[in-house]
Amino acid sequence: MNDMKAGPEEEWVKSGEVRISDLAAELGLTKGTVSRALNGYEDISKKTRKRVMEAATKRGYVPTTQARRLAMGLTETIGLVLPPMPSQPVNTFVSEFINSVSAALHLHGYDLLVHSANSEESEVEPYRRLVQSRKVDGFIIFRTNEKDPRVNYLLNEGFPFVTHGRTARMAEHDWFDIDGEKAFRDATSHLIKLGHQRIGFVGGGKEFFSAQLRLKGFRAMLEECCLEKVPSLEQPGDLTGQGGEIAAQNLLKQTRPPTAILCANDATALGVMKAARELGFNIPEELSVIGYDGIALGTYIDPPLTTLTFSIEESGKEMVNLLMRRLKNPDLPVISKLASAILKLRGSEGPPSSIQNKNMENCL
Amino acid sequence: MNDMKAGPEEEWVKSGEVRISDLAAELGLTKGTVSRALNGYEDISKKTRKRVMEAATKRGYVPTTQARRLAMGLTETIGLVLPPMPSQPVNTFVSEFINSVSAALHLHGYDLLVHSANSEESEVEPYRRLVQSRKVDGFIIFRTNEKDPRVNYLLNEGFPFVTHGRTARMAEHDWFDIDGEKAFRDATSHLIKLGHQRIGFVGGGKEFFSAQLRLKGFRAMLEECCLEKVPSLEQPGDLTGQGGEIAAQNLLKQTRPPTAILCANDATALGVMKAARELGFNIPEELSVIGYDGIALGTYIDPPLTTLTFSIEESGKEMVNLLMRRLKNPDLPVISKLASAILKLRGSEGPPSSIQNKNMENCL
DNA sequence: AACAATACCGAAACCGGTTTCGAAATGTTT
DNA sequence: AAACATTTCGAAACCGGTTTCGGTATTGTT
Repeated sequence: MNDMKAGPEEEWVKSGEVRISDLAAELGLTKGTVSRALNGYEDISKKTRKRVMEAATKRGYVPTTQARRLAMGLTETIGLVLPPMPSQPVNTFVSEFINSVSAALHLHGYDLLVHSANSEESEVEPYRRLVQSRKVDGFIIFRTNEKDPRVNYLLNEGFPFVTHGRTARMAEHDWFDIDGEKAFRDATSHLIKLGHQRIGFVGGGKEFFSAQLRLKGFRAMLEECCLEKVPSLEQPGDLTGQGGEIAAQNLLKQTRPPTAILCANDATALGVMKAARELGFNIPEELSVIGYDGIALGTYIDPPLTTLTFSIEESGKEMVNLLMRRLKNPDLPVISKLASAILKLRGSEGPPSSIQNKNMENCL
Repeated sequence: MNDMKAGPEEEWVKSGEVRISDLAAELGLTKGTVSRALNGYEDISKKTRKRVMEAATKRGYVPTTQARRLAMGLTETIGLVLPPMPSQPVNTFVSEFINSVSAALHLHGYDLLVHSANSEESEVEPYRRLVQSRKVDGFIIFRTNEKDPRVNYLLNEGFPFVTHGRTARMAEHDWFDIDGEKAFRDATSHLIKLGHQRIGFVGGGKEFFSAQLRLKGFRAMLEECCLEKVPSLEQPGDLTGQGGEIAAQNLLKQTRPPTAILCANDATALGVMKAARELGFNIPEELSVIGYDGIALGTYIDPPLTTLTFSIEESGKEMVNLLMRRLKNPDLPVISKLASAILKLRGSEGPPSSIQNKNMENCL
């Protein structure tokens, strides 16, 4: 029945029943002394310390977290508020991110409190509640907007946080981000080298700063390669599959459709591919598609989706590092970390069917 | 700069700075009285209660959660331990599930503590830590195994929890589950009605109870329709895309390959579809594929994946209800809730190319 | 007007720890 | 051996709330 490994010398005791006062009484000490002995204070003799620690492990004493945290005036908890789930959550980013953040926090003795955002109330409301009730010491924020009310609120409040993604006020807070500009320069360059000259772009909403940066990288590389910027080839999107479908229709129904489409994320790319199929475009022969995110799912579609990918685990770890630094010393100057994405070729891109590189020579 | 909506009559005060003792002093009361006034005790006059509540809102008093919880002897927190992430997380279930659980818990004033499992240590270790340090009042467990060490530990400990999925000891604990058996009976029936007679099945590991139940439903419907059970058409899997690929190869390279394959989940189905494409099988003309999970991604592949789907939001809500009931009264008899999945036809299944229903008439 | 009953609030213990301060015990120096 | 240092621990305050208990002040009854 009891398949627990109980200690060899002791009968099984239900855990969590022994308090520090019990230990103290048993040892003939005060709880203050026991506490200091367990926490490595220097004013405890080696003999008593040993006695205390042995008794603690023998009795299976584990301090009650709530009490310790109240006494120490900190929560050792970090908050993460899930943005309202889009109706089509195609992305596994969230769960992987939570996983990595949680693991990294654990190394520092911190817990992760995950809160869901009620779409009916203001975006900052959950943050306000968590701050006011003092449930967390800091926040991990992701999917930032350029003008981000959450960032505004927390900055105003002087409350510690780190963002995944830059904001308009990035000079005032710690952040971690992927260099999406460089990533899209790389991807664009890759397509151009394959011979593409009419390259479409499906972005995210204007509010998503990171999506804007990806567009910037796309434009920069076009210019660098002397390709003209065609406004109609830049379509807005919303980072969802549906948005990708609509944008792709707008692109592919043009008289001179692009031979390649760069997408602000993989969900968008999947929508683009779907619309392309329905319009009779073969991928990659007649249309190259590249996404961004590196979702594992891209491997299982036909053709597998070429994408820009980065390590979510590293993201989580770095963000936690930034946040821990901030908590230890709130007055340190803000710092940031930029990681790079890599282009993962999987098959949804290739040379255009009819290579017309008349313009190429003009430039070099 | 300050774009917060401050109260109309008061200047902005940094939140979380006023304690109950401050309020008490300001009102000329003791903190005990203030506490009782705010918590609706009957032995407080309407006048003072009103006075207290007005002062509280005016000063923006919010009780410090840690202190309240310590005094009341509960954590108002539920733990959710993420199983070690498979290398290919194709599923958005986790993030949606976390979202719905968190939202449901919030309605009861509970928080969600998400912990990640370190794959190097025992599966129960995170649970043990959370129990011993008294960080949570109960657990939400998902992806159960038939013999589940987490369940064994918590049952032995007498610690409250609810599982998503049944276990060998399901009579001893509250659980919520999807009726996978019925779901797969439905799906199998659907395929048979379309004319399929050789139907393959790719399962999950033997340790996943739910996957076993799906197999059971598949077999039951075969028998009900007088179709012979062909052992070679039942392939083991591991609920990943890769497992699906391997299983599909085993199925499709047989001399008489199945005309339809039922998969224990969508990830598996994606792997099956990939392998089928590579082996030259057209879907759905030459091979029907049905998955289970209803991931949004299934919409964006070609053809869209027919799947069995259920409401993750409802799952989370129901599980939280079960858990709250248990916390309020630990001695209540165990209860369970079985929800049903529905077959979502999207296009990856159809009648077999060569219908040979000679056996059908024998049975009816 | 005297008494009992009730309404209302203060005092204090408590939750389970941490941390400061000072005193006792021990050790060292002259 | 006296004076001074140092080691080691107890006592008590504290973190910020909740809850029990008992004592006035007030009201209701005769």
